[in-house]
Amino acid sequence: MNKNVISDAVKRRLPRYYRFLSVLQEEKVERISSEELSKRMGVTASQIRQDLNNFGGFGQQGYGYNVDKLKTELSRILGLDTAHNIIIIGAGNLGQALAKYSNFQTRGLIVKGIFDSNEDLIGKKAGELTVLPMSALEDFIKENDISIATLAIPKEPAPEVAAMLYDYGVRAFWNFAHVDLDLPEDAVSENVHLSDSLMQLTYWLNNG
Amino acid sequence: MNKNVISDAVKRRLPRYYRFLSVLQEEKVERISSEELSKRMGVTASQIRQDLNNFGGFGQQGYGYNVDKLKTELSRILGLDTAHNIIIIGAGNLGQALAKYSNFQTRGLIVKGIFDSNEDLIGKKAGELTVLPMSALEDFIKENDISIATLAIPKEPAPEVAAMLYDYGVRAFWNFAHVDLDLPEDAVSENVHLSDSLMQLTYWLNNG
DNA sequence: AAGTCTGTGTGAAAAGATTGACAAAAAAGT
DNA sequence: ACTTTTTTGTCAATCTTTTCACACAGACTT
Repeated sequence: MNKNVISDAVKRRLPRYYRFLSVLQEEKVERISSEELSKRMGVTASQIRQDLNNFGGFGQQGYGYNVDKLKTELSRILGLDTAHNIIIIGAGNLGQALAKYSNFQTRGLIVKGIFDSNEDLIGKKAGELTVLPMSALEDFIKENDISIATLAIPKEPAPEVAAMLYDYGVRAFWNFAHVDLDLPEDAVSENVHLSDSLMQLTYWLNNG
Repeated sequence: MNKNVISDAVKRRLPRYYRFLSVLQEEKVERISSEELSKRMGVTASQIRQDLNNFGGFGQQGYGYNVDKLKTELSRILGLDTAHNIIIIGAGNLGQALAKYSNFQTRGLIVKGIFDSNEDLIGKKAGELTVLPMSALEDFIKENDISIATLAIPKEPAPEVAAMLYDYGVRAFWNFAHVDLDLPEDAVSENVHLSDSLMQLTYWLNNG
C-alpha cells in the first residue's frame, strides 16, 4: 500500500491529527490549511504537510485540506473503517473498566468477550458481557474472528498468556501488563505501561 | 542538578531501565554490564551507557554496573525516593480502577482522594477511599499536599477542571481525558490517550 | 605484584526527524 | 482574462538521536 516505510514518529502522530479533525468537524469547519491547523495543534505546518504526504496528497494548493475528506482518509489509514473484534483478558479492576468503556464501539472496535482465570469472577457481569473461563478462549477466538487481545493481567502470567493467544491466532496485543512481550515477527504489541507514564511526572516534579 | 538538558527520548527510557533493574534484583543479580543488559532489553549497549551517563558515571570499568546501586540512583532520578500525594478526579470506571490499583503505593505514590461531580457517586466507596464532591477539592489539596492530579473524566470538562486544579496549586497532571491540556509554563501533563494507543494496533492490522 | 582483560565514558560519525524555503498549482480578486 | 494571493508538495538544510570506536581505568588472574 505504501511505497516507502512510515516512521514510528509519524504513526504515533496520526491519531492526534484524527482527533483534531474530529473537533473541526464538530465545529462545522469545512476546510483548513496546514498553517491554521499547525496553530491549533502546536506543531509546525511543515510537519503536518510532510506527515500527510507520506500517505498521498490529500490537500490542494490555494485551498488547503478538506476536513471531511482528510478525516475519511485518516480513518482508512488508521484502519478505523474496518470493524475489529477485541477480547479482554483479565476481569480485574482494569479489565472491567475497559469492558465498560464504550468509546471503542464508535471507532469500529467491538469488545466481544472478557476472560479470567479466577473461578470467582467467571460468570459475573462486566458491562454487557459475562466473564468467561480461559478454557473457552480457543474456540471463542476462532468463532468470533478476534484480531486484538487486551492483556489486563499481572506481569507474571502475561508472557505465557500472550504465547497461548498467539497460538490461537491473535496477532495484535494491547498490553497493560508491566512487562515487555517477546512476540514472533508477525505479531505486534502496543504497551500501555501506566507506571512508566506516571514516572514521567515524578521525574518532572523532581527535576523539572 | 543536571548541567545539560536531558532529552525527552532519554527520559522516556528511564522507567524501562528501572523495570529491568527490578527484575535483575529479584533474580539476585549483583552486577551487570551494559552489553548484557542490552541483550535483555533489546537495545544497544552504547545507548544504555550514553543514557546513564547523562546523570553521572554509575558504572565501573572492568566491572559493569552494580544493580542495587544503579536502581537506587534511578529511583532518585525518577523521584521515586520521595513520597508524592495523588488525587483522582472522576470516579467512573477508570477512576475507580485506578483508585483500586495498589501498585502505585509501592513506588512512593499515595492516592489520597477521589472526587466526582456526580451526586450519585459521592459518598460511595472506591477501594479504601470515599468519593468526595468537587467542592471539597480546594481545601483537600491544600491540606494534603497534593502534587499530582489524575484526570479520569470526559474530554469536555477536562480543560476547565485542569485550570481549576492549577489555581489550587496542582502542577502535574496525569491526563486520561481525550484532549490535550493547554497549561501554563510551570505545569506539566502526561497524557494517556488510550484510543490513540489502540489505533497503533488498528493501523498495524491494516498496514502491517 | 605484574599482566591480562573487561567494559565504561566519551568524542565523532551516521542515521533519522524536523524545519525552512520555494516552485507550482489552484483560488480569489479585479 | 489577467494578476495577486493562498497554500500545497517537495527538496535541502538543520537539528536531534543513535551508533560506532577506542583510550584507558580498574577488576580479576596467576
